Amino acid sequence: MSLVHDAVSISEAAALTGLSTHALRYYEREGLMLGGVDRASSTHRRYTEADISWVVFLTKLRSTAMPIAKVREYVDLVREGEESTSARLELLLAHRANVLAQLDEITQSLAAIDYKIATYRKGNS
Amino acid sequence: MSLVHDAVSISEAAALTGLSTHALRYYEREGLMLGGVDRASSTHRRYTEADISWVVFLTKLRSTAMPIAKVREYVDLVREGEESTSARLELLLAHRANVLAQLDEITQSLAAIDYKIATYRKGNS
DNA sequence: GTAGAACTTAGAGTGCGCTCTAAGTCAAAC
DNA sequence: GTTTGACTTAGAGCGCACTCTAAGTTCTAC
Repeated sequence: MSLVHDAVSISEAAALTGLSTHALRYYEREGLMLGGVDRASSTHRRYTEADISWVVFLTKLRSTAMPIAKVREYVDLVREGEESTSARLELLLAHRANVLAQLDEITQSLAAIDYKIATYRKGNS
Repeated sequence: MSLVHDAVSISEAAALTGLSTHALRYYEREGLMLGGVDRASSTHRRYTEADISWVVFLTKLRSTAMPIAKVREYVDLVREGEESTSARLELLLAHRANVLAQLDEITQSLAAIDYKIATYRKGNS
């Protein structure tokens, strides 16, 4: 706990987001942190609640296989403010289609794996 | 079409499996092809129907994020024959659990993305 | 039989997303 | 005020899964 309400160290941010401290610095270097991270009272990073929420959302994009470069594109749009809302919507809708395709492919592969599992259970080959 | 029924060239195999010819040679080098691929009447590879089906199944494992090393483990068990059936079943069941976890994570991320999409549609931030 | 396309090998190169290192600075506890 | 551990930077290194290159061989069509 620090004097600044809810601003946490990089290792606490790592624990909260599931990323490594290395990855958090990497994301910042790559320009994914909107306004950059505060350095309250020192050179040390202090992550606010908003920073954490933001990183958590980024991990949702990443866990659905959005490449870092595309994430940065999205972040740049957010930085542009109100006027980019429709562009952001478009980007997320396009990504949504990718995610549905992923779910479909994985589900089909799962069916093939389940089929194989069933053959092993029946003792056939 | 060749004299040998259903044995196709590497580029045809690539077209049939969705892999590149480079990837097909790579898989063979990595020992993923069970008995190796025939070289009927030349140094050129000839993929049988069974080879193609096998590669297709491997792509199911790969598309569900099984690392090549784990795929090789599975292939090695298949090579051992009957006696490894229960080990193969175990491996596939463990992988199945990973796949379900993936589906779960992606589905949750999709929900977060859909939520964001909804806020853009409502014109809120 | 010859041109051109497709194939062969071994091995180097690539892109991605971190991950680690080194050398140093800062903070918290005692 | 000193130790201990967390933090800082810039930049190198890594693991994965291909992907590409080069130099040469073979197949197919004419």
